[in-house]
Amino acid sequence: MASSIHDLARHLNISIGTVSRALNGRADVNADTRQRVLDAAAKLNYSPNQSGRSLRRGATHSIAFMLQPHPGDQQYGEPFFIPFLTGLQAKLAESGLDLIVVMGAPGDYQQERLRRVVETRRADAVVLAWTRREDERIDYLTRVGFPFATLGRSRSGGKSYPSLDLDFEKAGAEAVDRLVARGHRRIAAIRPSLNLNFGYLFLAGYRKALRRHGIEVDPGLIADGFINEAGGYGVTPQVMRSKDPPTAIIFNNDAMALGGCKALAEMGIKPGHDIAVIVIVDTPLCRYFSPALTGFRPPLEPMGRRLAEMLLASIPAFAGPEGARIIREVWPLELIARDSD
Amino acid sequence: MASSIHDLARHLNISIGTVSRALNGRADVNADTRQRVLDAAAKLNYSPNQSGRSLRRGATHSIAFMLQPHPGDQQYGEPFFIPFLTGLQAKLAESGLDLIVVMGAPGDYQQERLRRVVETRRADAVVLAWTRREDERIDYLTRVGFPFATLGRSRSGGKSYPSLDLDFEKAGAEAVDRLVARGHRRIAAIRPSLNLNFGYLFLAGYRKALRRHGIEVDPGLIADGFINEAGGYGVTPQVMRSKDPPTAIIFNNDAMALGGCKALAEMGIKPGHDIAVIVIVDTPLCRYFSPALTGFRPPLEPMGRRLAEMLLASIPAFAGPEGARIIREVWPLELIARDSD
DNA sequence: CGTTTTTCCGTAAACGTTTACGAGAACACA
DNA sequence: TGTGTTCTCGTAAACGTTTACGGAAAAACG
Repeated sequence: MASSIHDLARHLNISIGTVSRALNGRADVNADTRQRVLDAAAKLNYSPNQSGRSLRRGATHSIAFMLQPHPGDQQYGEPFFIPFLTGLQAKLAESGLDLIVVMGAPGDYQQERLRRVVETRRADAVVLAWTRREDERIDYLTRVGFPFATLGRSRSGGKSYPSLDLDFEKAGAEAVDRLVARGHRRIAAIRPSLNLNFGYLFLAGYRKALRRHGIEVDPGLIADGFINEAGGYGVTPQVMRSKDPPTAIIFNNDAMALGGCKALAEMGIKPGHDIAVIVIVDTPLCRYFSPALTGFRPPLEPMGRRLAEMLLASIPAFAGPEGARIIREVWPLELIARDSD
Repeated sequence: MASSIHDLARHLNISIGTVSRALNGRADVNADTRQRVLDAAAKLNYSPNQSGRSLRRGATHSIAFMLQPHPGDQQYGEPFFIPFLTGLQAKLAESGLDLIVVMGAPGDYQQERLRRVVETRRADAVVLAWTRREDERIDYLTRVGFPFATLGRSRSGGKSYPSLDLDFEKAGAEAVDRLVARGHRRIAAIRPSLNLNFGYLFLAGYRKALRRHGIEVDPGLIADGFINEAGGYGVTPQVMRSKDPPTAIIFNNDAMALGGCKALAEMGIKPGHDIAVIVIVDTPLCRYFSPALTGFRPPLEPMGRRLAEMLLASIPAFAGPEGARIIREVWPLELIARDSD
């Protein structure tokens, strides 16, 4: 059924060594025989057995991305990742690498699955997302010396790995600036629980900007919830029930904003009219919601491509002649003004 | 760095054969030595090299799911799949199988990536989604005899593979019934372009129900668009500009409904008030939208688990003593009545 | 005690690659 | 003609497993 290198060799009456060399484009093979091998490979529909190749090479030539459903009800998570993965996969494919996405079980935060990928040597490197402020996955990977890169920063692991992040701190501050310029003084911030780093960064920017404007930070206007619709829905009434309610809310996430707007609607409060709403991470949902939500758009597909480059550059085996180097980048978020603030 | 079976053997002063047999739980190994091997494995942090194992066994013990971004602008696609994959992965893990998700490039409809997975023997079977009415992927897989299962039906490939689908036809009819019972006669249907089978099935149910109620099917009330927000946004005005506009719209998809509602809002038409809206595939988006959209909820996580079972049952190597059998199921969709109709 | 059976383990081949090594042939050069 | 170089290819080992086979030791049985 599946043709191997032996089949080719037998078919052409040459040795398997020569076939392999021809296929791999090595110099010490006659141009004529190489062509015959290539032709035969096409004819017999040969393609190399990954297991055999990986075993011999000691490398799988594939990169794993850990996709993690979050705990909470109804996990419809992360449309966010699709364009990122598209970019990642496109760039990896250019270097002949495969991208595989590994699903974790909800809740265990990937530790078990990550160990499995690393220990069974299923991939040569891994890409992590949803970085936390202190991230045990990063600790683990640095400890065992497994190559990886992260979408998002963390305090764990020092500067030993490539990372690409968005400037949530600046976005948080910019959102506050914008709202203050429009006359708001009571501004709420709603972010995901779990100590996801982007929630932390966002809040840092929010706080800093408020102080800069001479506005006291009111803990009653800051709330955490699950990073989904239910979370936003559940937590928004909390801040609205403050004795001096906010006139504006910044949501960290589109799903939380959707849930929050639902809660507001049920309280008879109209976003964009009775209250200003800004979303930090914009998605098509924000654009097509009514009112269209002002937000900061992440260039996800380019980010995927870039992180692939950065990861490859950090691995000696894949880095070009200039040698391995660790690159860390923080990209700006661009505000898309719409109708909700 | 990575310890192999040879390391264990050397460490314990026994042969690698015995180590392997002990690890794999074979009968012909002394209980005492087995325990010693297990202890040593834990101590040396041994875990088997996947490539070596796959090469020898001729099986990878992993299942691939093809995740495909659709063509169109901004691909944020498919929160839909996360809970499905969660269920799939959970069930596969129970049998010691790994789930890997393979990303395709947008546009090529997976053919290239699929071939790659199959030919390099990266997985023992594959799970397909977004089945089309005539599906070249299914033709290909049946032709080469590679095991697979599909989420969704297709006319391709006969009954040679397990499939699990939702009863979109019945849902389409039920939506029409419900709207007619509420006095509607002009009912539009908006579904994805591409010949995705669920769009076809939905429309079949819609047509049948209309006829049953003695309502003529008006082609001007049926429209296709990209299966995302932009698609719904673009196509909804078309049906509304009909000389006898609809009083109700059934959307095939939540993202299309979101875009459609945006278009309606811009025309000054309020869903749930001026026009009835029903969504066939419900997601949290529908629940938290204002007005909350009536829709049919798919039990995604159980579907993932079930399809895993069905796939395993169809593969001789994995099927139990009762032998391989092909199971095909169509599950009902449950209507969740909300405020939009 | 002799024979048979059982228990346990070592040996070695095999899975499909890649690659270091060496050798034969052709060629160049003196 | 002798020596050295270049081209091209075959041989065989290696990657980490699993497993068929056989054999030694122990146990069972008469």
